[in-house]
Amino acid sequence: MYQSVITLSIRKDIELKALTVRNAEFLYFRNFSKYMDYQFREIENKWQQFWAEKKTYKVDNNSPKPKYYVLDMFPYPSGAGLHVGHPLGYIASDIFSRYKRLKGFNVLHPMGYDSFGLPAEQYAIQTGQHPAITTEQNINTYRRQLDQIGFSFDWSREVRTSDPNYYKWTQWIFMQLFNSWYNEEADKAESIEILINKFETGGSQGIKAVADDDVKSFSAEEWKGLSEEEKQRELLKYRLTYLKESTVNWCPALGTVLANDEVKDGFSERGGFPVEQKRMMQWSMRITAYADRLLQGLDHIDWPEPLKEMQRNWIGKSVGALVRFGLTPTSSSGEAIEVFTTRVDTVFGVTFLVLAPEHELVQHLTTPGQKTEIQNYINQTKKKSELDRMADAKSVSGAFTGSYASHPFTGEPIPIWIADYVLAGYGTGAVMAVPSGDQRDWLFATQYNLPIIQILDGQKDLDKQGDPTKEGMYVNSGFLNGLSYKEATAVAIAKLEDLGNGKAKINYRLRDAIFGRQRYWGEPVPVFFKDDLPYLIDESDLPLFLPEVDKYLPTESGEPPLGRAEDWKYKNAQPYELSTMPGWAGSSWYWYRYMASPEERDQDVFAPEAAIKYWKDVDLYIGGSEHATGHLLYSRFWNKFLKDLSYVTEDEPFKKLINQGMIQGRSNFVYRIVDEQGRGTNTFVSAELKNNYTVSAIHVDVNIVENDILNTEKFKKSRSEFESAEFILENGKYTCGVEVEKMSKSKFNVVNPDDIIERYGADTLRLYEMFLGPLEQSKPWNTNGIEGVFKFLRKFWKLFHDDQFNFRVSDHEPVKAELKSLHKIIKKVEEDVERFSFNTSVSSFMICVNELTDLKCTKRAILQELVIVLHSYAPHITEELWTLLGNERGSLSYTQYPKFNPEHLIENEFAYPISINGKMKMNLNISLALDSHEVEKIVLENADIKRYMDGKTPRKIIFVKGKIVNIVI
RNA sequence: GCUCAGAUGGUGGAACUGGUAGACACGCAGGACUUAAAAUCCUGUUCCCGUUAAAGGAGUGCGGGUUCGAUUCCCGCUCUGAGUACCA
Repeated sequence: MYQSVITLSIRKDIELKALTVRNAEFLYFRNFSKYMDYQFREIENKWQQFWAEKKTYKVDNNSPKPKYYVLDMFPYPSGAGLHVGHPLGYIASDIFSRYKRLKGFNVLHPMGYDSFGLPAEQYAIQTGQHPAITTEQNINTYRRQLDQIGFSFDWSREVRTSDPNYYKWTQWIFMQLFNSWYNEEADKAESIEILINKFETGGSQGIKAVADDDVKSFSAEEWKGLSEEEKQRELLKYRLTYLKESTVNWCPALGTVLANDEVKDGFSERGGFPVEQKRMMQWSMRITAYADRLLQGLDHIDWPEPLKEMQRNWIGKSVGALVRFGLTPTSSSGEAIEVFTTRVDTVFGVTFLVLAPEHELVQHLTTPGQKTEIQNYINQTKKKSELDRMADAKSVSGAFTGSYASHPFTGEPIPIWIADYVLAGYGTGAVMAVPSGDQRDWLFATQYNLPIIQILDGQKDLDKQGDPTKEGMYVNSGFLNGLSYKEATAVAIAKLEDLGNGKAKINYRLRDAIFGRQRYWGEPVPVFFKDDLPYLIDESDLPLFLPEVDKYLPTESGEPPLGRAEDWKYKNAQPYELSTMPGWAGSSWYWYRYMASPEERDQDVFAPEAAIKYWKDVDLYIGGSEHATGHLLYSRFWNKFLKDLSYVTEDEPFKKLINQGMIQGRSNFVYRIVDEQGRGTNTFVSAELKNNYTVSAIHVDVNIVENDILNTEKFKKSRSEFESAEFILENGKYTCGVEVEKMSKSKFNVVNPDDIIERYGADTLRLYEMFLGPLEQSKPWNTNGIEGVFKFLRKFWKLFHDDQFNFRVSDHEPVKAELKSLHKIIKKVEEDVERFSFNTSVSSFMICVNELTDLKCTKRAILQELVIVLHSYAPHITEELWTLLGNERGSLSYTQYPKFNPEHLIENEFAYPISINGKMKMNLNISLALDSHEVEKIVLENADIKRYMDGKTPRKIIFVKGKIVNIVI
C-alpha cells in the first residue's frame, strides 16, 4: 500500500516525487534519468574552469604550424547584455577555429570590446555616472555570458578601444594620417615631408595630389617666401586627415556631427533623432583618395557579393566628363559653370542648366528682376526637411536666375535655373539638362516650357517622356551627327579638351569621412592649436588621456564636453582640440592589435613587425552586414594607408568574410476577449478559436510559452491583472499566436542565452544555434526544436555508457558498418565546415549517432574518433568523454582531425559519372570499388539492356542507385 | 524606382557540379513500458484517390522554355526580405 505521494519542487525545472511504500522508502525522481545521465552543468563548469586555468587557448606568435586568423566583429558592450542572436556568429567562428586547430593550424581567435560609444555617454548624461564605470560593468556581464558558451578565445589578447594603452595607437595612426598626403602619381600615401620637399624644389608645379579644390599654385621661391602659418594652411589642404569648413550632418539631439553611414533616412542611426545639414569647421579623413583602390580591391577578396555590391554603390564611381559653360556676356573673363555629366554625347541636347539652390554662384547669377523669385525658392527648399524631399521625389520645382551661359560648341545662350533635384554635394552641384535624354530634365522642361531637342534617332515618345537610350545615330548634334554612342562620347571629349572647355572625369559618390565628434566618450584628438591652426602633439606625449569633466554635456558657450576639462592645454599653453574621434576610429585597425601577444603589448609599436609578418591578415571574418558601408569600408581604408607607409604587409585586411544572418524575435500572443463596450474581459481564448470572438492580441512573455503552448499557471502569476484569468482551451491546451518581429524588451520576445544554458547547457545551445538554419540567413529564434538537439547529446553520451550510466567501451576491432558510419561523418563534417554549412553537419551527427546506437557500437576505435569530429561543435561533452576514454585531460585540443578513408565506404553507393564512346556523360550510382571500365562492361553486357537496345548503340544509360532508370537510344 | 537575396510538407530546413524531392529535427497520431504521468523506445506522417495489403495520380510561388530527366539552367510574372535613393 502506498501511504503517501509527495511532490516537491527543488528547482524550477526538476520536480522530485517521493513515494513512501509501506515501511520501506525510496525516492522517485521526476525526470530522474533526464538529469542523472548527461550532467551537462557539472561537465561544462569543469571544462570552462580547466581551459581558463590551463590557458588552453593562448596562442603563440612563434609556431612551425601554418597560421590561421579567425576574427569576430567585436561587440559594443551595451547595458542589455547578450541575447541569443549575438552569439550566432561567435559560435560559427568558434567551430571553425577549433576545427582549424584540429587540422594542424596555429589559430589566432581573439575577442575584445568596442567600448567607446554613445549609449554609455547618454547614460552618463542622465545619471552622472562616468561612462568608464558603466562600460566596465557591461563588459563584465558580456564576459560572463561569453564564457558560459565555451568559446576558445585567447583572452590574453583582449582589446578595449577605450583603454589608453589601446587608444594611444588609434591616436598614433591619426598622427600618421595627418603627416601624410596622397601622391596620385605613385598612387599611394606618402609622408608630408616629401611634399614639402617638392614644394621647396619645384613649387606646386607638376604635383598630382588628392587635395582640396582650392589649392594654390606657386613656385619654389614663392613657397619659401610664405610664412609658417601660410605654409601650414596650405599643407592642411593636402593632409589625409584635415580640418575644413564643410557641410555636415548635424544632430542637435545628440549634439554632434555624424558621418553619412551613421544617418539613415534623415535620422541618426543611434537613437533615431532628426539630422540637419550645417556648415561647420570639421575634421575629415580623405578616404576619397582611396576610392578607386577601395573599388578595385573588392575584386580580389572573398566576400559575399551583396556586400561588395553595397560598397560599390556607396563608392559610386561614374565615368563621365566635366563640361564648362562660359557665362554670357562675361564669358571672356573666364567665368564659367562646370557641370559633371556621364552623357557628354548628349551635349547638343542641352536646353538649360540647373544649379543646386546651395550653389555658390547662385547669388552672383541672379538678375535683379529674378531676386525675389530665387530667394523665395531657396527659402522654400530650406524649409523642406530631408524626408519631405524624398516624399515627393516624383515632382520637380525650380526658379530661373535670369542669367544665361553659352553652349561650349554652338555658343547658343542657355538659361540657368536652380532646382532642388540637383544636389549640392554631388559632382559640381550643377547639371546640364538634356530633356530628351533624362526623365527629370524632361519633367522640368515640360513644367517650365523649356525646349526639348531630339539628339538620337532612336529616341521614342519624346512628347510623353525623356528617353535615355544609347541606340541609334545622332541628329541635331553638329559634328556628332551620324555617329554612334561610343564614337560620339570620344569625339565630344576630345573636342572639349581642344577648346579647353572640359575634360574626361571620373566622379565618386563617396564623400570624405567626417571624423570629429562633439562628444566626451571617445578618443581625444592628439592636436593642439596655434594661431587657429592645428598641430600634432609630440609622439612621446601619447597617449593623450581623456580628461575628467564635471558634466558630460556641452559647455554654456556650446563647446563640446572636453571644453569643461580644466587646463585642457598642450604644455599648459596651447589649447587642445575639443572634439573626440568617432566610434569607427578604434575599430578600423583593432585586428592588428590582437597580433601583439600580451608580452609584446608594452613595446613601442601598435603591433610588432614580426607578428604582423607572421599573422599578415584575417583569414576569416564573421560579422553582420550592417557594417558594410561603415566599419568595413573604413577598415579597408586604414589598412591600405598603413600598407602605403609599409607598417603592414597586406593590401586588404579581411580575406574572407561571412555575414551571419540576424536572429529575429518570435513573439507570442494571447487573445483576450473584448466585450461590447470594447473593454477587455478576464477570458483568454486559444489562437485557433479566436476567430469566433472579438479579441485583442496581447504580447506574452515567450519565456512562459513552450512550443507555442502557454503555461497558464505561470501566466496567471506573471501579472496581477491576470491572476484570475480564465481560458478557453482547445484539446486541453492554450495555443498562442505567433509573429516574427525584432527582438526587443517591449515585445517580450527576448531570449537570454543564460536561460537556455541553465536548462540545456552550452553544448546544446551551440548545436542548436547552428541547427536552426543556414548561417547567413536571417531567421526567427524559436526553441521548438531544441529538445531534439538535447536528446541527441544525451544519446551521444549514452553510446559511452551502459544502462546504469557506467562508463563502458570495448577494445574490439570495429566492424565494417561501424567504420562506414564513422568515415561518413568525418568526410561530411570536413566538407560542411569548409563551406560553412554548419546546420547540415548537426543533422549528420544525429544520423551517425542513431546508426551507432542501432549497431550497439561500443568500440573505442570508433567512439574516440567521433569525439574529435564533434569537438568543434560541442567542446565540453567531448572533452569530458575524451578524458573518460583514458586520454590526458584537455589534450583533445591538440589532437589531429581524423583522416577520412574512402575504403570504408566501398559498400556505399555513390554517384559516379562515366562516359561511353567518349561523348555521353551519365551518372551511375554504383559502388566506388568499381572503376569506369568495369561499370561500362557491366552495362554493355547486361542482357536486359541488350534486349532493350534492340541492336542499337545507347546514347545514354541512366542509373539511379545501381538500377537502370532510363536508356536513351 | 534601382540593386541584391529568397519562395520546397503542419513547422525549421536537406538535396554539393541537372539524376529516387522532402534527409535530419520539431509537431502530430498510434503503440510498448507505467497504477498514472514524466523519461525512454518502436511505428506512421507531402497531398489526393483508394485499400486487408496494394495500385494510381499530382507535387519544390505562378506561366513558359531547354533536356531522356529540372528544386537546380534560361525567359517572363507574382510575392517576401534587405540595401539604396532626385548621383546628372
